[in-house]
Amino acid sequence: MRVTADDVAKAAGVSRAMVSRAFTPGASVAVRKREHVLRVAKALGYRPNLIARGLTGQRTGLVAVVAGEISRPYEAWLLEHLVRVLSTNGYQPLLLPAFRDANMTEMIDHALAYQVDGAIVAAGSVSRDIADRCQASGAPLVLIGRVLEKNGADAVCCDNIKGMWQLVERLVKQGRQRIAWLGGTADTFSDQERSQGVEEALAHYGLSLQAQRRGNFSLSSGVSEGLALLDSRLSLDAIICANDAMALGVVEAAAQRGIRVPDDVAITGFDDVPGAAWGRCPLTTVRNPVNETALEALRLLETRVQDPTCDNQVIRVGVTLVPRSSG
Amino acid sequence: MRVTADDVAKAAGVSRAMVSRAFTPGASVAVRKREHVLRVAKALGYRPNLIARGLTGQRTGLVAVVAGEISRPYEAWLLEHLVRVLSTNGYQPLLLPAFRDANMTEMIDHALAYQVDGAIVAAGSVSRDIADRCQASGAPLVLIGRVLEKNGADAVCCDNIKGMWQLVERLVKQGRQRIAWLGGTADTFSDQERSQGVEEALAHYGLSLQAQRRGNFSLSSGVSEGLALLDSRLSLDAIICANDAMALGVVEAAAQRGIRVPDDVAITGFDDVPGAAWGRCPLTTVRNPVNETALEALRLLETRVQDPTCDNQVIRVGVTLVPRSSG
DNA sequence: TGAAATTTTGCACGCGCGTTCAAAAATCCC
DNA sequence: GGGATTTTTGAACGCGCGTGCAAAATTTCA
Repeated sequence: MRVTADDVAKAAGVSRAMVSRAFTPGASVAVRKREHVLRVAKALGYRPNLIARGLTGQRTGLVAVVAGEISRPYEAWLLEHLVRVLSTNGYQPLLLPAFRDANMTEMIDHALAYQVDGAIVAAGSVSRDIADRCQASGAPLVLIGRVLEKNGADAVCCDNIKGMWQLVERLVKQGRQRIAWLGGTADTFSDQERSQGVEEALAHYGLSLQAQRRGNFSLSSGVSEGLALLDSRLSLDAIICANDAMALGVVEAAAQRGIRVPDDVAITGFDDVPGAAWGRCPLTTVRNPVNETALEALRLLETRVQDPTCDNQVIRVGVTLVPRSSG
Repeated sequence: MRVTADDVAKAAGVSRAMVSRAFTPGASVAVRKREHVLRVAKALGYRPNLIARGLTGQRTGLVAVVAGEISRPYEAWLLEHLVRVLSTNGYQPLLLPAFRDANMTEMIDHALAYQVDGAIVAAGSVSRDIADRCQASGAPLVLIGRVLEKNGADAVCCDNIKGMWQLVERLVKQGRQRIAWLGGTADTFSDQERSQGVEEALAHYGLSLQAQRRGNFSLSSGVSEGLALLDSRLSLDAIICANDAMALGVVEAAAQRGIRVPDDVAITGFDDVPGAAWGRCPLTTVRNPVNETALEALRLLETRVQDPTCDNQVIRVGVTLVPRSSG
């Protein structure tokens, strides 16, 4: 049924080793013979069995990708870039969904059992355990959007703090002073750094937050928390949100209350996901360079494959302010 | 470095075959001995190498998943369910992104070389070629959201036509008569069936489309095409869109023109993606049951693995009208 | 207690491939 | 043209695992 290198060898009248060599770029094979073998192989529909190849060799070409809730815009956007970068560089992404109630330990072990060349983890939580397991099994690990305490793993992460400084600077220069913060899920690195950035920047301008609330990075939580903020009697003139989805929710909340954006209140997001520019009020936000992030993640992975003992690196990719009409 | 079954055997004082049996559920092994082996294995951090296992056995546990543009809400939503279903059933999804300019032929061949147990294709286009390649290599194939002409592959697809009938029925009963159609990318199966459903249903009520335009399933195309429809002097009272994203775009367009929804014009979507219920105007739409779709896709795959020669099946999953405030 | 029936175990093989090593073929130089 | 050197080739091995088969160990029954 399945055509193996032996079949090709027989059909081409050479030894099996010959076939293997014909498919190995650097191997020393007579040009004529290689062509002949490749022709026969193609005619028979032969392709080297990557599973068998992975058994002997050091590489399988498989990379585990741990993604958060894919149906969220940012995760999907990042995943798209990650998968594309891996794919076009000859890797095959093994997708592990980090959904709620998922047994991540079991899942990562399962992936590791496939002898993945490495793992890229883009899910906010449960990273510590995963890091340990990867390290124990010797699989290179790269974290995205999160750096581990005491430098426990390679990571690439955007400059959350700088991004928030830029946002705050813009708002302050617009004369806004009564600013509120809408944070995301509490145990995430993004929430921590972004909120820290906001507070630092405000302090620098002699200001402080008028209110703080917390959503879960979803649009719907943006709506409900946004309503709560707007309904309070704080006469806010700006709401800084931890991500775009919540900012869009707050825009919606403002519309429901007849509050003008950005005249009455400015609303800002973070990430600049596709879709932040659309909708009723194009979002002023900070661009999170996911493509560069994906590229750097792969680079870190390959660096560590080459030298598993090198020091952990943390790459900070740059962000840019994207001023639009919401603030 | 890596701990193999031999290491465990040595440490446990048994033969390697013993170790293998201890990890094989159905095998006949003394209970005491199995426990002993498993204990030693755990202590050593041993897990069977799934690559090696896949080499001999008929199954690898790998399933290729071809997804369209992941950053679009519907694709992401479907992918999330697919991956979750596969994952929780012991399969490992190999994600192939069908981005523009991707060499799908090369990518699918590459995945096939990993001896995947099957492929699930959820990307609108380029399915014919993929189907041929899968069949040639004997890998079961399941299409989602598309059925091939002359029944060329197993497929699961929602009942587009019925969904559109329900939508049209609702609009007509509201007294709407000047109805326009905003279609999606031309060569997609969804666009064809949905547009067919609208026309059939309208004809049944003695009506016909007042206008037709075509976007590309994206929100931005919904905005631009929506503006075009609304700016025409057709005094439309309903716009039926081929998916939710475009419908949201049309809602936005209506807002820009100060046209009230649904009082002046009704706007409907399709899929009921998360997010269709949020935003300025919760969408009247048709629920596309992605979870059931994912489940059925896996079922078809497993059915075909068991009997590769059985007739191709096309599962039509049911849809339900979701009336909200947009129409 | 001894032989027969029944587990339980270990040996050996093969999955499809890359790769080492020595033999064979081709090339070279004088 | 013959011997030395280089290139090309093919047989054999191992990667880590599952499994068929026969030997060994255990249990059963009289």
